Amino acid sequence: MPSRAEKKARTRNALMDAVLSIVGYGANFASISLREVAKHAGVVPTSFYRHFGDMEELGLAMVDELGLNLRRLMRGSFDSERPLDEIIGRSLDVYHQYVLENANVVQFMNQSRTGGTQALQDAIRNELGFVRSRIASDLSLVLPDLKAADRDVAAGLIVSTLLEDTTTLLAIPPDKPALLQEHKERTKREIELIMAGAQYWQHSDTV
Amino acid sequence: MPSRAEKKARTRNALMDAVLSIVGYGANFASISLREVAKHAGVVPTSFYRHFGDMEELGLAMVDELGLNLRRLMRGSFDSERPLDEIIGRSLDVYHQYVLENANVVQFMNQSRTGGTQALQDAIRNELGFVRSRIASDLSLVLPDLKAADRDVAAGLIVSTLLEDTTTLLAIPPDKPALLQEHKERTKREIELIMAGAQYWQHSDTV
DNA sequence: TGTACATCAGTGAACGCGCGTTCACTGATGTAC
DNA sequence: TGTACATCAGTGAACGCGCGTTCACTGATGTAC
Repeated sequence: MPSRAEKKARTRNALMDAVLSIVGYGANFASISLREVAKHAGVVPTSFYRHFGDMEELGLAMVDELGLNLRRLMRGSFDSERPLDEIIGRSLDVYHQYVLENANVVQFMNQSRTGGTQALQDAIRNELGFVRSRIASDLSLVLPDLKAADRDVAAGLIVSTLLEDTTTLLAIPPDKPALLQEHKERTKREIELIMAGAQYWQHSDTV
Repeated sequence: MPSRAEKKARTRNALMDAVLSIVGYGANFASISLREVAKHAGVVPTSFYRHFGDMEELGLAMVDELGLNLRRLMRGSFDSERPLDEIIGRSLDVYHQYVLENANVVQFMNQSRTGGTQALQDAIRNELGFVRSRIASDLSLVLPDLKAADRDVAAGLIVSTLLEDTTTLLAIPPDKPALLQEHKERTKREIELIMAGAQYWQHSDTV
């Protein structure tokens, strides 16, 4: 039989999963009630307080989990010997797969990034800052002669583009694979345009 | 004395302004109540129904107004004879001024774009699609040899970048002009990178 | 190993409150003659 | 121009409901001896 600590952790996870499934039904985290979450988690509303002081604390815990996800996602490095085109394609495939498999948590992040409380927005901004700097450092492998500040600008653009495209991606009905394919190609073209600009800068700087 | 229709229009505007000021206090449109809006507008809750069937209808009306704003903003054309650098700088100045002067409506759009009901998200997406195609057609003046599909990709990137930067811009405390200046320069650099990529494509296509 | 006590995740009743929506109404504005 | 009637934006009372939060509690798990 599970220990008390294990059971507590399970309820905690059930509360977070409840938020995700409610978000999956189209709700906005900002307007989900504590009672609704407790009910979905199969627990009485008062139990909620054994885990979180309020909904915002739950949201922040979810951002922490998301951060772990993102770090895991970016742990593997790509083979910088391959052609750039292939590196982009593979990286986007990994990202798209992650988004589709974790649609609800991505949706939560995307909502709260602009519509959460200040603390929630700051926490998400912080995680995305990590992603950006990780991408910037990856860029040094493929564009070694680009100035660090310019790499950072390019990395910021890549993150912005992925975030915007994620919104579009989540809006595509699952039964329209053609739209999905079209969307993926468009995203790839966008990243290629950014990389083309960065390469152009690299050359004009080194000349 | 004002006519009945004028008075009605005034109340309608008061309701929309009420939403904007509540959003200005940091609230999310998705969690603002009908009663709260009526109270802020100085009207009894039942009066609300003389103007809108529910909060979503109010939100859609606000998106319509926003659309008019955006069209007005883009009405003036730029002088395509000036250097590209200057065109970008001027356009960004106009945009930044608009965002700062209409912070609340921009905040509303930014929240609802990812966190509103489906109808609200669709309406906003539609307005932004208009902006993108307008930018794409403007791009044909400065990059006449770029393929139409590529112009569209570049325009999409510009819109994404502006939207992301708007989120950041709205998060800058008004008493930190140095951060604001830094942000503006970063945005300019981002747009320049996109344009550099587009120019690069244009050349390699025409070669 | 067995017993006595402590911990604490989850329970269930209760509270006051703001919510969206209904209804019949009032009285100023608008219209017909 | 004056009168009689219609329209309709805004009112105020009322409703049932779900909300966040409090409180004293229960009983399984954990700990000390």
